[in-house]
Amino acid sequence: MAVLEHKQLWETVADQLREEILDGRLAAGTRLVETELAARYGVSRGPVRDALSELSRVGLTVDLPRRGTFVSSLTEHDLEEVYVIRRAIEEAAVRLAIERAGDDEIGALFAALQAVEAAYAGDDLAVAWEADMEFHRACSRLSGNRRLMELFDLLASQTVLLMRTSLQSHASLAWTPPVEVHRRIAEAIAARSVEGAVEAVGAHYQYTQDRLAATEAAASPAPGD
Amino acid sequence: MAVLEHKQLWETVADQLREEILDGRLAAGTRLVETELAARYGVSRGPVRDALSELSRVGLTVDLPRRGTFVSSLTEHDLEEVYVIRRAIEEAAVRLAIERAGDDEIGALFAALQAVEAAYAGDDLAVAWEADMEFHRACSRLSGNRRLMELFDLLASQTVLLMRTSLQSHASLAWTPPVEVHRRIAEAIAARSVEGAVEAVGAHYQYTQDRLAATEAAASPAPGD
DNA sequence: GCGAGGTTAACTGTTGACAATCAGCAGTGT
DNA sequence: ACACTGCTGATTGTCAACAGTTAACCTCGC
Repeated sequence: MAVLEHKQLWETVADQLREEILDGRLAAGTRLVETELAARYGVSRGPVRDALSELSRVGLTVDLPRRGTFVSSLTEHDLEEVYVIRRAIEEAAVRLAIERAGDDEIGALFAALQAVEAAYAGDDLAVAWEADMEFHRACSRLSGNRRLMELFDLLASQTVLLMRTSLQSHASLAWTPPVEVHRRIAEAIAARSVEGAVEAVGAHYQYTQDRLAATEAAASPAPGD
Repeated sequence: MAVLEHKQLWETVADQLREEILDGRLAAGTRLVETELAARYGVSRGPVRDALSELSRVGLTVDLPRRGTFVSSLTEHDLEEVYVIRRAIEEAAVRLAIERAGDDEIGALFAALQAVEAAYAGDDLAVAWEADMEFHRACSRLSGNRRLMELFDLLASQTVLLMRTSLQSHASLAWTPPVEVHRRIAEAIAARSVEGAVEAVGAHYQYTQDRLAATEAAASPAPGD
């Protein structure tokens, strides 16, 4: 059982803020004033500063020295940057997974896969994306590389932020749920096929990127409303 | 011309500490006490905490909550983790470089390459590694992906730390300077050969990893002195 | 002599106050 | 009317002090 460890104040504050940002309650571009937050959460400015620093580290906020910190407003260009890196490290992750993960660990991956398929069958996109992320997180976990996992989490949080905001701006993106691409990844890993797995990851990102580019393109010529 | 911007105190402190850590003046495992550092640098504990937080972010120190922060003592296993990620993102970097970098930018890469070759011809390994890093930094810069560059810098600092400490423990690693592997990378990019460049990067990391594994193996059976 | 429990010193987490800086606005001159 | 200068309120960067926790030491009982 996990040793109960005192959460530091800034962690609680960071958790709260992260949730509000990803929920969309704190819109992109919103200025986060330290004294306000301190008052709201009933702590002093110190822990708030630490929390904001953490959020900036993972890319959910940006910190302009002596001017304040603001909720990140990520663009299509940012998404492109994130996806290039995610693809690179996830290909590396599946390579490692195949050579070192046990069958039991791979079983966990399939559990995550089923959750994804179930979630996309439902109608709550936010939930589906959460499951989607969890699948990829499981992939990176199979690598056994802690730095890789932490890096993926960092990039994942930015991805989620961008998804949520794009969900808000143009409410429905017409698409076929990306379940097939995920299944291909899991099965290639289970089959211990390095080539197949790397290609499957590539296909996944190609698919996702194309899809997002299409929705962006469909939305951006008509930015009104 | 660059707008002159006030460096914050914690940046100065972080710079100083980073230098001392990489110089080896602060050995791995050393405890960094906030009050001591505050007194030494003539600032309060606030900026010192921020500086330590930054160093932990890039992996030069580790932060144990309520116990203090210590200079990282990186192991062979850490190196393995770092190199897996570096290889993955550097392969992605050269792919991007080939498709978007102009000939002038690639010229800068060759300038860095010449610096590497000159440095390895000299006898100061620390200087040579610095040039080596700068070459890879130039590579990542060619990608035009800011996140990728920052990520590389983060991993680079850990690499340098490990190199320096390994230099201290077993003073000389017998090797042939890795100039050829770097040249292959630069030339493949200049020739706009994606396949060649990716393979060259792979060869570089294979070479470096083998070399380090060999020196570690040679040192670890006889850990005394 | 050796281990368990209590005690103390040192250090980190947190707080509230002070000083420096920035963005916006009014006022002035052209 | 417009641009520029000097204020003003708000906000961040920094500081010094308090409180809680950790780790080491020291004593006591076996």
